[in-house]
Amino acid sequence: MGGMARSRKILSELFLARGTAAGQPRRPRPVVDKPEIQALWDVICTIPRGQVSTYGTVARAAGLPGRARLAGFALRMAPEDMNLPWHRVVGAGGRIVFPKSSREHREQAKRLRAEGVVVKDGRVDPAAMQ
DNA sequence: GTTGTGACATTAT
DNA sequence: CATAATGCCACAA
Repeated sequence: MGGMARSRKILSELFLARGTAAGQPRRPRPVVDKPEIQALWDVICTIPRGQVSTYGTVARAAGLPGRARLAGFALRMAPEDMNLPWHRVVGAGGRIVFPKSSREHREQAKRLRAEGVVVKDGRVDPAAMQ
């Protein structure tokens, strides 16, 4: 099973049961049902090991040009169990967006280095960014 | 309804 | 290099 199909399967297991039951009051649609979020997650799934992409690039690849913030939102909303390669998404110019001393920043740098990406001073080597 | 915030980007200064 | 202005828009309050 490919990454995309796997993510969809996991998502359906996690969220489909959460949908509005018949006769129940309307509630906001889970983000997983929103095609934009799905598209973003799918794109992120395809970023290969040892490579990074940016929020803006991910958004464009998902057919959502100019919506980098939504890529960040999609990552924030992604369930842990989905195991998205979140660390492969960085800000414009290869900058790790988390505050320098934050746990997330250290974790992202650690994960990237673990797959061979050079990270120096909160920036990934441009060579890793297509 | 409005406002503020945010895992952002781009362009201009 | 930095900072500001602008676009973007989902969400919470």
